Amino acid sequence: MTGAGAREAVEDQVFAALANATRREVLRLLRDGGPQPVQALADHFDMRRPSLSEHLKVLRDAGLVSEQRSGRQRIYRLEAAPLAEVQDWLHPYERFWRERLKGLGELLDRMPDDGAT
Amino acid sequence: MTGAGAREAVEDQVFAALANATRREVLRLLRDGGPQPVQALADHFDMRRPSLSEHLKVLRDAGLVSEQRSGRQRIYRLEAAPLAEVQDWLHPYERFWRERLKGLGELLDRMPDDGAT
DNA sequence: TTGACATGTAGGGAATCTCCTACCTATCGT
DNA sequence: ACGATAGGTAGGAGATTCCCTACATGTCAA
Repeated sequence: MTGAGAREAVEDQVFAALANATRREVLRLLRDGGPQPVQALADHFDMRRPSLSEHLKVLRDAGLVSEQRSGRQRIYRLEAAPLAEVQDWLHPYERFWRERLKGLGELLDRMPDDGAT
Repeated sequence: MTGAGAREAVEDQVFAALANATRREVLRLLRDGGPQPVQALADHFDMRRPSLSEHLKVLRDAGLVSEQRSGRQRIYRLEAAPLAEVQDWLHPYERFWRERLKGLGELLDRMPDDGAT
């Protein structure tokens, strides 16, 4: 049953992983700086390394990064596929903010009531 | 201080709000069913109404829904603007999954040195 | 082999999340 | 005014998060 419930769980994991500034910053560092060992990432944070290790685990579990061992280092790499799924999730909402930005929805949606301007 | 830190906090709130299947379902219901009172939303969930009320508060605080009172009902409406910001956040990552899907990134990224082909 | 280095894991504490059962407030119909 | 309806708020239990300090594991260098 690789059905609907499974997808929800995956989305939970991805959104939850993104709901943290440190983890988003890790993704940005991997995006802008390319694959890096943990040490290099850790330099950017005011946090003990084991804590960062746990953030990396969250990102790994969400499929947002992968690790590749190289000697005693582990090179982390951005894996953007789950972000593509986030974009897919966003798609059906797109027309709502486009409407809003055109300034049409603002008026149309609020018509039904309100007489005291 | 409406600078960088503030934006991070807002993104935290939005992503955290989205990191829950119930809240994403509320957004979907408002998207597909239009503005609705709490009762109508509650019918879709196997959860006590006060709990749903709290989810609505989280969505309100994240700016993802707005409420408009109408008699003793409160009509909730989807507010998609924060989702537009999520899409903006995604943009810089887009090339990564596009590369990957084309099968190019796989090779390029793993090059020891930055081979500028 | 011994030691230093790079990283993960264990366990714990404070804060937060998510659900619950009361309970409070405001509005409608009679 | 009265009861019923729509919805939020308070307070609490149990799970989870996020940070920490130890400690374990694996690899390189001498």
